[in-house]
Amino acid sequence: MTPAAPAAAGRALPHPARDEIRLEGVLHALSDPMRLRIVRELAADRGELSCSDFDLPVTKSTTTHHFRVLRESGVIRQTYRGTAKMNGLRDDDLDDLFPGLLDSLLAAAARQAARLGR
Amino acid sequence: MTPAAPAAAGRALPHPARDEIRLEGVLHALSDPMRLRIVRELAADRGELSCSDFDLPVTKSTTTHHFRVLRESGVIRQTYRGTAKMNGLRDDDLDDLFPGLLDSLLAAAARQAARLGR
DNA sequence: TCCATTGTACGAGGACCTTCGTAGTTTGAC
DNA sequence: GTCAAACTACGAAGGTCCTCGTACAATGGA
Repeated sequence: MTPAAPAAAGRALPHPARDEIRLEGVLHALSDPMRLRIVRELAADRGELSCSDFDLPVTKSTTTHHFRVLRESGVIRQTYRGTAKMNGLRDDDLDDLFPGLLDSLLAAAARQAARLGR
Repeated sequence: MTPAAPAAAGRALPHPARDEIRLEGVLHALSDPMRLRIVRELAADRGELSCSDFDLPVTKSTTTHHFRVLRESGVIRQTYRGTAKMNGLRDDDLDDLFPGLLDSLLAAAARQAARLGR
């Protein structure tokens, strides 16, 4: 009880509309090593992963923070499924706004990971 | 007189070697609107521009700061020519490290500039 | 109902970033 | 030698960012 406000199906999460996604915001989101790593795993696993599927060297609080930055910049989409929160790349929106950019970024990240020792 | 250290032809500026350029650093450098603008003009004018060729809405101090961030991240190359400091994209190094990335980024920036009112 | 799982909110610490003003350095021209 | 032009160095103010710890909320199952 005490739905307080929206309720409906589960909890709602604020996502920017496609038109509101800014290149600068996307670049800033991906300029952090932890977030770039998250996005790479998300692209590799090609589908939805829960936050706890990631084994990041930071606390849960920090993990939540990074996922929120990625969501608010328009890089990922988050939805609740039970107690879990599923994450997926917004590749459809990004490809529409900036064709080829996401692929170039992922390729660049993969190349750098291969060049350095993973 | 009193060359103190290197001297040689004019003043030397510290640039990262190609192998030292990091994707995260490049993305961070380009995530600032002022710097993205500088890089776009540099790519459009296809050649070397002096710092004073830009008409940025910030002071000279701030302009110097942004050019340094771009240089230290490996995005541009800076050389002195008389009292002027010439700036050029390091597209050769960037294309070698991350093939196609710079073009994708410039295309994305152009697309966003066209979508919004310039 | 009780509980374990999953993730959030809030605040704090410390680092970094953007911007500015002022004073100084280097260069080329007169 | 003197001077203007172009840029730098330094320090400061104000903001943002990343990280954490602790306490809390929502869900699904025993």
